[in-house]
Amino acid sequence: MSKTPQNQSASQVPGNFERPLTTVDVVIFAVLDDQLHVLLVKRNRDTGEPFPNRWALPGGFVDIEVDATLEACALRKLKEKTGVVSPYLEQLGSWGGKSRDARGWSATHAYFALIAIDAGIKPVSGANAVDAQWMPIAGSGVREPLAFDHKDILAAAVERLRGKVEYTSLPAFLLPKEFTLSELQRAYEIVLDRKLEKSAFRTRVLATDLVVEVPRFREGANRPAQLYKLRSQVKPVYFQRTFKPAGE
Amino acid sequence: MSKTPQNQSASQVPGNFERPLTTVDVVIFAVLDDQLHVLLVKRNRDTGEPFPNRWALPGGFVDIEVDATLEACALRKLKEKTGVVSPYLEQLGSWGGKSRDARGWSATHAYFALIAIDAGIKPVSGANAVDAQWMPIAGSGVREPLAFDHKDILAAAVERLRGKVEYTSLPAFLLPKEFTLSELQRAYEIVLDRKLEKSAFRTRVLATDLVVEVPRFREGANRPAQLYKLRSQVKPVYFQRTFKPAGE
DNA sequence: AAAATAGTGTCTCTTAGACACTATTCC
DNA sequence: GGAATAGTGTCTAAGAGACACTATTTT
Repeated sequence: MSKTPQNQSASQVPGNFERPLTTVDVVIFAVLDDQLHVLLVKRNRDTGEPFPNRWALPGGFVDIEVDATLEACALRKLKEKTGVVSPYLEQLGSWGGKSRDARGWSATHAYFALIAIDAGIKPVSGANAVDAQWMPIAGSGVREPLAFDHKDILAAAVERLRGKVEYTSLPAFLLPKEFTLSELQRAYEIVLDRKLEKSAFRTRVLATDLVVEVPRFREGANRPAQLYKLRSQVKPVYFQRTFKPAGE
Repeated sequence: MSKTPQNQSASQVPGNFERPLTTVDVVIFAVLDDQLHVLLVKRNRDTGEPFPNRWALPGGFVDIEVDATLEACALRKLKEKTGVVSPYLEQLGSWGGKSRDARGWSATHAYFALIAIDAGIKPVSGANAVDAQWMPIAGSGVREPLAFDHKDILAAAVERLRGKVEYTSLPAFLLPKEFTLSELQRAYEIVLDRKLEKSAFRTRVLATDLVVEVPRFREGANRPAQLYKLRSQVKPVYFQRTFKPAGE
């Protein structure tokens, strides 16, 4: 209490070793079979590490030799697992405390990513399936028990995603570069887990300049559908919110 | 690249010392003189630490002997500086990298807090003024240069606050327990830095059940005003958003 | 009565949702 | 023509903003 905030923990100055463990975990979402999925990895068994054989979010210790920043670390882990290099990536939050990891006081920096499953994605079937797998989201998590506090982290990610979908263009990042408005609507419906009204959806999407037409159509056993792409591949669009300015 | 995520950094397993420095910083907002302010502290000079004599956000190293969780650490720092024990406290995000602190790879967990300036607040005037001070927010920061990447953190906090004000009850946490609707509107206007229309504001606030009447009035040189309190002192209210469900 | 702020009522305009309608392709 | 999905038009209801109005206190 009498220490000043500037140096209240002498235990952490360089040369002393009582620093928390620092990890990064990534919640990677994708749509498969018309369902929202999250990528999980299976932890090793019999290596003396906590939670052997349990499913966990992909992640691990920050490597201070390799990772220039936390975000770079998250991108590295994402790329290692999926091959994706430019996903939608957003910081989710951090979880830290003395009891979340038996090895000591630890803090994890959690990110969440949205990717589209297409030709470029590293498959996780076959030989890989034993240690990495896409799991369907049920409610605010998955059926399997998870290591550490990853259940909380996943629930926070699902909640964040669902919340933001209400007023942003996030589901577009779950689709390939070009998509139809029906496909976009379907992505919204999958994330929100409820149906949306077609007319209102299209009006709103087109009104916000979220997408631009490309001169191509999706062909099928019916009327071809106009293809669109995101106006910006990087930044999500925020729909108009409330409390408009008032006159003086 | 060939290491697995589960143990890709052997440098961090207990017994080895290459762990990032871990800090917590708190962006504490309050309204003074009808203006939004943030609490800053002045860093020591001539102690060999980085950024001597610079203004910085209150914070510092996690003390793994004292702090059970990151949030507990943030609450401790807030209490030390202001005396406030039950503020509105929200995690803002984390900033980490190899070059933000000359002492080594470091990661900070940033929180933001909203408090009401009233009788219980530790004064920072007089003798304290040299090392802690309320600074007015101008634009998305303060006029003074800040230590580390605290300018970025503060800007993110201001942006988060302004963004959330559009659709939540956050400004209520900048007021004392009991307040009038005019005072609440003023708090919104201060944070948003623009005027709001009285009738629409009142309709909306009352429609959301954000506040409940208390059987008292604010007396003045005019018609007394009904006093209200928050329905919940802890959780903010989220106003209705868009994309309502559609029929099947 | 004047000043000052609290609080309400009414009108308009925008937008979302409901829902039915038209359009264009394949078979 | 029928099936299937794309895409549009119209009506209604709710809510925000503009703005003027009434209400209640002190001086």
